[in-house]
Amino acid sequence: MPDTHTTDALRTRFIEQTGLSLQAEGLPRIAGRVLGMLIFDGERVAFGDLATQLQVSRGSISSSIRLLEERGLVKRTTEPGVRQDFFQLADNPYATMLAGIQQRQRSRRDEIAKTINLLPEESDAIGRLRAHAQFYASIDAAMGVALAQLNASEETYVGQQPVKPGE
Amino acid sequence: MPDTHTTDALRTRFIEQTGLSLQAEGLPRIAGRVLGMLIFDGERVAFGDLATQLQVSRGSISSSIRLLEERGLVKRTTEPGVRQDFFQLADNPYATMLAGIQQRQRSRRDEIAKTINLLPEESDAIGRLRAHAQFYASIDAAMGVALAQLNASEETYVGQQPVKPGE
DNA sequence: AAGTCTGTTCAGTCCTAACTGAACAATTTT
DNA sequence: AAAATTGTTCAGTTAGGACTGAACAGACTT
Repeated sequence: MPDTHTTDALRTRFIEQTGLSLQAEGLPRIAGRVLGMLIFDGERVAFGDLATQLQVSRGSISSSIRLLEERGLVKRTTEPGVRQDFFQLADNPYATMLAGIQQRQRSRRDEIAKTINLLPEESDAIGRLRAHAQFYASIDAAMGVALAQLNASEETYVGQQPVKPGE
Repeated sequence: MPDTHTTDALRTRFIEQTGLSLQAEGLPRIAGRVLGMLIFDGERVAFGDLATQLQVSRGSISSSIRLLEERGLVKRTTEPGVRQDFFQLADNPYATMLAGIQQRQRSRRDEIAKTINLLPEESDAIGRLRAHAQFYASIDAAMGVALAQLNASEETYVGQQPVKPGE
């Protein structure tokens, strides 16, 4: 097997790709890598392991985790008698992400709508701003569709569920 | 009228908001402001006016315009006997934007699918990566819906539907 | 031809968010 | 009690993209 196709190499690449991809969504790269690691590994991961395996400072892990928890993508668990915190994907992180995107588009649309309402009626910018708002409204609606679609396949694909064979 | 509600103040605010909003989409802020100005003003705008009104260097305008042209959001026009270039919104910039978003999600999904195919069949990461890919696939599909919706409203209303803030 | 006005390029600067790591409080271990 | 280990905080550094502005080539004006 070529050493770029070992599970470990694929895992590393996936984590790195996730970091870049989530960076484009406005999260720090390390937060994306944390998420990637949690997705790939599945089982809960210790705070210390995140820092050592991703080779970043504990401070970075702490702040990344905080962001991911705030967004509802990751949950923290503890265990009596064990000092480290553990982390794993939240229950349905993808629905949460979609809802977040939807919310941002909606806010932007409302912002534009507010501008439209304050403009003098005869302003010829109004038509163009309406088209602009319509753009965000259509993304908003589309996210609703995506959410529905995602929920439909939720029984098979929830964040933390064990994987069913076959499929 | 409060001076934050003059057309000019609203225009400036809109341009600035558009800059921030597009920045979140991965464009430089100035490119977003250029787009905002083109949306608001409607008629074509001269290269020099972009630089002076937005108070940025010609170099910045040049590179921002290049980005916006590459994305198919803006088109350049010239006029015989006039040395300056003029710019205006491309024909259906919003559909183009949606298609761009869709394309990015699709690429990411394909990337994940490739990883899945290279993993050993018994890897228990596969289920989770499938769920992850499904997330991007659902956005892809949703963008298709949004595109259809946008095209439909374009023919019927030509950007004339009323927009209200909130729900 | 000389001068003016274009838009583009690119080396350098600036900005700012990401990241580090030391200090810290809290808890557990020895 | 002392030492070790945990996660958080925050002042300082780093990295990298955004932006500037001088230099430039091309086209027009005089």
